[in-house]
Amino acid sequence: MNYWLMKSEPGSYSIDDLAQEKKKTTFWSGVRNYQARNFMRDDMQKGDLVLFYHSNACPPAIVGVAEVVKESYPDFTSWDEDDHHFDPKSTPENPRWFMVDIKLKKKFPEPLGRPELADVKSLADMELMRKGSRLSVQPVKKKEFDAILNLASVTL
DNA sequence: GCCAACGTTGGC
DNA sequence: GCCAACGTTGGC
Repeated sequence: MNYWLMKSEPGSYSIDDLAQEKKKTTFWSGVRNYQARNFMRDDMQKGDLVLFYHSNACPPAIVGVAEVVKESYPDFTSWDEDDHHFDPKSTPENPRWFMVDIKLKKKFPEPLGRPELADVKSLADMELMRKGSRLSVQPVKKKEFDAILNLASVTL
């Protein structure tokens, strides 16, 4: 079992949007970064747990936990000319971008704001907290994941 | 709105 | 293969 963090701007897709999906499940389309793609395509497994992070929010915050319910498959929005994330180099025959399905597991009672997280010693090495970190899909260590659940007063 | 950090592109 | 220019991310 692996742990991850995925970012989304709440203005474009928030945890409440996920909560309102049929079966609280969505496909994580639109990732156009190779490192993030590789994590999804090569390493994410069904049952893995994902921290849901609101970037560009006030404050930015971890807001809940989701679960990988379908392993990677081609991101079909990449060959849709009308899609914002259209990539002419990606085709159904030779897909360049991949996605997974995630299902909401738990929305935190209160968001864990970034300023609060910055004070937590056990999270000091977390990729998320690194200055300039832009990875939108990133691995999380188990001890970091556990610490965050504790901070959120949540059990799964 | 500002700007630092980053990833990608393309000329050479 | 190098690296400058550029566009984007994302905290503040």
